[in-house]
Amino acid sequence: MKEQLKLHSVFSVDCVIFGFDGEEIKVLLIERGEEPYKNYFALPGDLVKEDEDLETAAGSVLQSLTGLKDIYMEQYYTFGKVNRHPLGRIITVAYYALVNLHEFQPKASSFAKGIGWVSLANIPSLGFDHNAILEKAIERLKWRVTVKPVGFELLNNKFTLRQIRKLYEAILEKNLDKRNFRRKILKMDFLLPLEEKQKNVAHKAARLYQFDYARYKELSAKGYNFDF
Amino acid sequence: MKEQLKLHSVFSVDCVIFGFDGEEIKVLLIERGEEPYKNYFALPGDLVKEDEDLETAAGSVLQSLTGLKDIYMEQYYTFGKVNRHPLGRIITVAYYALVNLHEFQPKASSFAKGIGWVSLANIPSLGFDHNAILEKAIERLKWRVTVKPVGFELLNNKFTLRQIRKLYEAILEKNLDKRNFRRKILKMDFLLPLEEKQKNVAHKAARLYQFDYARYKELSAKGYNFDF
DNA sequence: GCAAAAGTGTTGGTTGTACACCCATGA
DNA sequence: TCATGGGTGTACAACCAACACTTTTGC
Repeated sequence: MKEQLKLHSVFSVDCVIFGFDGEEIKVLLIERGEEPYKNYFALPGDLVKEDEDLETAAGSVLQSLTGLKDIYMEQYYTFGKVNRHPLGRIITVAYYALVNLHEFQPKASSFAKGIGWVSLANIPSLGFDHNAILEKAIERLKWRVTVKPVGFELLNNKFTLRQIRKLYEAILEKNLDKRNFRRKILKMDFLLPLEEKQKNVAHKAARLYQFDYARYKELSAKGYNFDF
Repeated sequence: MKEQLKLHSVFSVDCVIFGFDGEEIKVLLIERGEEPYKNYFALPGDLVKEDEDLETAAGSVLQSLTGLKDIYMEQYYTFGKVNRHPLGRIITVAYYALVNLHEFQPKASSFAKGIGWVSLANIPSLGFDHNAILEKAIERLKWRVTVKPVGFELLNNKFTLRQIRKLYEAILEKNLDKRNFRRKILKMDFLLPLEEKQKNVAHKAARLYQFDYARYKELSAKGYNFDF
């Protein structure tokens, strides 16, 4: 067994990376290849270097696993119980990120022997206090989508109204009325309707939309409400 | 001049302590007695000891200045820019607290040569990145009161409807219609009307109310909305 | 032709907002 | 008697929630 490494007063970042497969919200978990919590699933994370900002550290974790840059990320809480980490006093600053899971193939990095998407319904017992960290991320995401239309980060660039409704239903864990949802989200006026339609679907093809960032910026400058 | 002390990878807590004097929201600031930022105003804070939880550390800071225990506190963000602290890499976990400023006399502690309540309209340039830390606390408090009736922590045990309306007006920075406010907050059904009335006021004495914690707990178990 | 999802309006209830006057009290 | 805030109700507008049928497409 490896010699116990005793660390002092250091800090790490952990990342909850959310993706959406069209039906469910999933989280990117790694399977740990080393002690402590060897063979456990855990959230990806890393120690923060002396000369590295927290956001940068969180961004690197994300990039090493997904290859993605410039992703929506939000710091949401810091976990610092004295004994949360078996190797010493390590507080961890937690971020969550929203990514389009069809855009890349996750790659395990150094400390992980495996990596994969796990749906929120099937989260196992994770290493460290990561179950609590994940719980809080979910809670925060639920609130966030009612305040800011961040969900689009989880979808393709072009999407149907059904896809975004399914996404909101997955995040908020409740069903939303089709007609009311359409009316409401279109009234918000930041969806750009395209001429393009779905192809090769076994039903009437739905119109595609794009998120209009410029328009959104204008609108949100003077406040907005995104409840569903 | 004092020898520069170089610290490595440590963390601190900073506390934004809000009080309400009946008209304005105020913050408890200390005047620093030592370098760095000697003679600047700053938020009270302290390094976190190896064997101390973050909440405990924040609680001690609060207690050393106010003598109060069991106060409403909420962790809201962690600030970790590489160069935010001139003595080394110190990330700081920020908490805000809500206290009744008539309940105690603030006392300066070791690192402070002065202490006092400063209204939000008159915040000077603070040491470190404390202006940003304070800004974010205000933002968070504004949101918090629309989600949970925490404002009562800032008032006396018994209060009038006017007092609580003034408080909400101060936090949200907008005027609230007297009749609508009354109707709405009474409908929420967690205010206990007392027989007691104000005394020695040069106008019709207002009825006093108490916050009914037990009732609130019942109600919030099944969700609630506190917009104004 | 069938299964699957797209697209489309109306109604009733609830909630929000704006607004003005008389009352009690102490100075 | 005056100044200050306490206490009260209504009408209109906006928003929310519930609900069903026809259309298009691929198989």
